[in-house]
Amino acid sequence: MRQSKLFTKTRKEAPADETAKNAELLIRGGYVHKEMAGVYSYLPLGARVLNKIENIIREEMNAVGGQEIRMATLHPSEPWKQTGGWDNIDVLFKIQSRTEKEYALGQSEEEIVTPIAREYVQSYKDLPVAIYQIEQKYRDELRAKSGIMRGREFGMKDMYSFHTTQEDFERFYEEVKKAYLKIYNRCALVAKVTEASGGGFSEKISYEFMIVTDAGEDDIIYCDACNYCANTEVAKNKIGDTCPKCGKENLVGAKAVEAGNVFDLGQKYPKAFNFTYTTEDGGSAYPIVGCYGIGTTRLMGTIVETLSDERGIVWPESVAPFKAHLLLLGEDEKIKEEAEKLYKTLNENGIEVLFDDRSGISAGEKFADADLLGMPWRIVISTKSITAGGVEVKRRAEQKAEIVALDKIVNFLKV
RNA sequence: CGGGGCGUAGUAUAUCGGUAGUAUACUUGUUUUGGGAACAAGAGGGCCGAGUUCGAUUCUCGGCGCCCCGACCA
Repeated sequence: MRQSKLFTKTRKEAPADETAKNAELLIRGGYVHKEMAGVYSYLPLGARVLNKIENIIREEMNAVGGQEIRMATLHPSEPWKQTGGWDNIDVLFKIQSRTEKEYALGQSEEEIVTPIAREYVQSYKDLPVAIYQIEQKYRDELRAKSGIMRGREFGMKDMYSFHTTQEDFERFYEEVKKAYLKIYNRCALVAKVTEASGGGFSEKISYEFMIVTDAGEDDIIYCDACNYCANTEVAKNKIGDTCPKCGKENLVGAKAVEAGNVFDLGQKYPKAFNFTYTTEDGGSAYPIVGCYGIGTTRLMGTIVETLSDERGIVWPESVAPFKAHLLLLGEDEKIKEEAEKLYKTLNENGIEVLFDDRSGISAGEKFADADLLGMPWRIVISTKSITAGGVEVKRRAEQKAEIVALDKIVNFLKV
């Protein structure tokens, strides 16, 4: 992508109406555009990041056997009335058509997925099965806050699994927990698995995946020595206590963001929708249901919050809009030709590169943009670099740069 | 939803009961090019409604919107 053709531009000033770091940097970089409180549009660079995050999640969900679907987000009111959600879920957006017919906007989709599953799951032979989608969700939050971290419209992957036995559910539950940890790891984040309450959702305990950051709105308590971690909502111990799991060290507290959760829903929804299957001995039974969510946009915000520095965003390679940012400095025609050739070579070798080919822009501004936009690798081509023997290559996260010969750069970046 | 703050150009800000200024971004031209360049010219602005006033962007009331704290959070 040529920066001269890029739809968006960076800006020097942070917006006055945002204080969250993720919103400031993403807006300054032209990654997102704010529509209203808690609602953001994702622009070319932002959409690329989101697509990459979604693809990581997609790969891991497929790996545990999830099948991707796309459910409607505009919902009939009937299933919501059937489960009581229409009156009991206060974040449910309810809308009325001009003929006064009532609808709901999807905020989680048990009410939609259960009737669909009922249609296709008739026998124990059809189980277990897991289906998921990655779509926008809508929640009528009283107060949207923290930029893209807590909005009224946001991206979320939601998976639902159906099982014949509690044991089989628990087996799958564990697999998904592992897949989730892989997803965070691939996004350069470290998540702690915490016990939390199921909210109104489930009477059983649920697990949340917490990422420690001051931008988070949850308080957790965890052990430095083992993997014990709990939400203070349900924690039975306090900061400074001994760890109930390993008995060592002192428990510490931290702010964290909930980057995912898994719930044991039991048979609540199958019962509400009279969803039974035929068992091996010819009887009938309700399946056991699990649900598993990860906020994709929140994950993007968390990456910005945890990895950025004072100059801008620092994307991990796995989700960066481009792997490299190629900066052409100066107006020398020979250098320009070399830069064009290099841009072509990088593209031909499958290296995603944003090419700052803008003329009349000072070197300082290009450097500042590169720092703000945060591609993992910065490649500078200029009279100075060519004289030194090639291009100057620097990681966004590091200070030191090195000169790499033009014919070595592809291999250099590939490893 | 309770409390607090704030709405002026694309963005960020200033001043003022009487012509709304600056920076940046934008357009044109010349120069410039390794850490947010220089000069010149150009274009662009008071959230909405009511009230007070000779006159309101400014004061008052109402609405709408945005941010923060709290509460809430499938």
